Amino acid sequence: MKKYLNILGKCPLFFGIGQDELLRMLVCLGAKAEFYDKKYTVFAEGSRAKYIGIVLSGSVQITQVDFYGNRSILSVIGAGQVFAEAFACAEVEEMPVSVVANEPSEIMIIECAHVLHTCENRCAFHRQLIFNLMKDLATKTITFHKKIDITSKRTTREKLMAYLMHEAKRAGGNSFDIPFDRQELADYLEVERSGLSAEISKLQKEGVLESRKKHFTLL
Amino acid sequence: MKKYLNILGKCPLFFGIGQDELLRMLVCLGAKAEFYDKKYTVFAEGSRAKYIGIVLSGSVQITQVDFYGNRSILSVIGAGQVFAEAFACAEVEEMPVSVVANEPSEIMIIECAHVLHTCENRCAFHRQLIFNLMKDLATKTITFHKKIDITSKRTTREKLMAYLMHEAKRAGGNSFDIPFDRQELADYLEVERSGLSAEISKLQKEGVLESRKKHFTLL
DNA sequence: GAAAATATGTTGAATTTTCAACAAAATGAG
DNA sequence: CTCATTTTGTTGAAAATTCAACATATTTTC
Repeated sequence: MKKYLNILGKCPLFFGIGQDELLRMLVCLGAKAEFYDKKYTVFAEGSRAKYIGIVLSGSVQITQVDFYGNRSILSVIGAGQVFAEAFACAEVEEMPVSVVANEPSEIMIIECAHVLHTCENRCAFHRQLIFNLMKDLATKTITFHKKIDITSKRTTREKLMAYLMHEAKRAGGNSFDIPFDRQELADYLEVERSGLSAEISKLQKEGVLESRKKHFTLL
Repeated sequence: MKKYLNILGKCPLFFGIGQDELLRMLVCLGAKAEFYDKKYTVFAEGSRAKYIGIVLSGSVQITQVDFYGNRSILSVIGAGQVFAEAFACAEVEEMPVSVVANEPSEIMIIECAHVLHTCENRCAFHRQLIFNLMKDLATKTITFHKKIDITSKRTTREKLMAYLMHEAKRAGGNSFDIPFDRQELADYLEVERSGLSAEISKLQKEGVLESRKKHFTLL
């Protein structure tokens, strides 16, 4: 587990917990690390929601597929971030979403019950862990506010621009990479891929932005 | 505060806490109750996010208004439910949404810091309170999954039907009331009011549903 | 490096939504 | 009860999206 200490130190779940303490804690929590190739499913829709996931390297997508086969991407979780914690904490029976590796990724899996209920060894920092989990859950809610802010726009152009503004703000500049290819961006914005491509072309001709694959620059 | 004990007993935030203990706790938390008339603002977008709200009677809407004045309704919070907890727990500077009374409502307001940090009197059930708050936050995240599941549909008809299915499931039957008038339902589904009215008419003519104001029956 | 597979861009037709304007119905005030 | 206000339903035109089909890049595989 030692090789993961660096990335875990950046994980909001372990904020304020020292490396030595963290190592002991991981044992106590029964943490396991697993490797997933691109497009492999980490948690499947419908499976029991008992585990919290942490991305050690790479990234995963949280996706939903409706009755007609339309995919909707709810969010992308990058290295150091936590996923599936809401379902585990809310104690829902089945996962309402799937978690799929976005690229070759290492994933740490922890049984949620181990986090919520203090173990017999009474880890000193358990209280901190629970506090961190709470802040993480609150932050997740706000992530969804962002997505709703974007997808509540009525046109493809408005959705795209709202999304790019958010990304620019996050990147701290007008030039940045997005974690989506065109189809995925369409599935995140809840629009048609072809219409999205057309809109990107139009915005480039208008001189509003430049885009080459996953790299965008707002002008 | 005694008159609120009944409804507070149903609030997920106070699950597992007895009435006597709850009364003491409310003092300790500095809880205040306030009355709001319909359409009055409980928390305004842009204000400091320090407080957790609990609906004692009536209901409130969580709304967002974009640059062009389009309102989007994120959720409706009914009696016994908690709101604004995510922003307070995530320690965001400004509220990204407004909270508006949906009808004449009594609201309890608690400073979030009082919940997160154990008070000097060391309330015995503080641990339970924090645990409850965590589960509440997790449940909120899932509420947003539901909304995204609905609004990710591409047509007004599909959005409406997805919404009504959810409501029927919640009501445990095919006949139920919704907490929205037509304009509000449109703002929740992220569609045009006129288009929504037309779609409801069409579905009635097709014999798929019956609707009179806020009451719907799926056939 | 060539072939195959995947991703992206382009287009026109069909569908759907939005917008604006107005009619009808329901609600509220006095 | 009546008038004023608000809500809901209806409609047609304009705008936008979806869909399907194909052209063009780009990436992957052998």
